[in-house]
Amino acid sequence: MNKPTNLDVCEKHCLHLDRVEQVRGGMLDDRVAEGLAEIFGLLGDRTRVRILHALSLGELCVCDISAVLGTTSSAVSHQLRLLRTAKLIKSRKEGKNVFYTLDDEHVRQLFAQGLDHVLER
Amino acid sequence: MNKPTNLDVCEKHCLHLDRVEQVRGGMLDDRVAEGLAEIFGLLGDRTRVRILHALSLGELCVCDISAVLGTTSSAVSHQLRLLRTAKLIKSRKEGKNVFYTLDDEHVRQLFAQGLDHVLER
DNA sequence: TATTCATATGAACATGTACTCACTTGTTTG
DNA sequence: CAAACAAGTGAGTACATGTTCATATGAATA
Repeated sequence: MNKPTNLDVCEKHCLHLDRVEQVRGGMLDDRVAEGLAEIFGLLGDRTRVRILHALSLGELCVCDISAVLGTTSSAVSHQLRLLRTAKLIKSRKEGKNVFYTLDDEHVRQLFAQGLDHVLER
Repeated sequence: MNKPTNLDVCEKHCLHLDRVEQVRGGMLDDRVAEGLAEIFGLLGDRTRVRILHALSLGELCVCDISAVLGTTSSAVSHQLRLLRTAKLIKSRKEGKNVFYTLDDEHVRQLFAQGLDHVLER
């Protein structure tokens, strides 16, 4: 039936219907696209980038991280929660302190690749 | 002199002063951290992820992209501008149409690595 | 030339988000 | 037990950002 999908745009005038069909077939699953955006979004913040990089240099407690970054431990704690929820970091409790480490080899690689991009331009 | 930097937090009670010093020495340059956050932030949006993935499958004009995504060409155009400014994509004009392609091998790799992460979890 | 169309863009609006502040929790230590 | 402290959290706020809408621009076509 070719029931019109939600394409009020360029439905009749679009140039490459064949190409569009082909690309549409190869498109990412919506959940995957969402997941990608999520992980990249988490890396897309200056504070979180610095936290992750600091942790890539070694295990640190919240207090240490905030000292390294020069921000409040509250702000750091909020960001750590996001990273922890996304399983990018993991925590270890020791007395009053909670120590964080990277929990994802992918992230380390993404980080390295991102650095490549930034440094080579 | 050890002039106190802007550390109102944990200045006295922080556990691992040695570790903090060490990590602080290895920290990223601020511009680099900013650049990293910028590139990742650009990838951290569902619409842009889908645009980039569509372009990874082949050259497309604005109209085609909006058809594939099912969004307005205006919204797409706005996002394309961001990606173009960041040199992640490049454009080629042909008559009334403007065709876009990926302009960065790094991005292709980042994308693949991000996919790994999302799919393997 | 007038019209149609693809693309771009600015303003307005709505939503998301990162920080601060106040407070709580749980642990150590005096 | 009480005080001190590290860490977590909810509310509020300021700012960033993605979309829509209206419009502009520039090219093809009637």
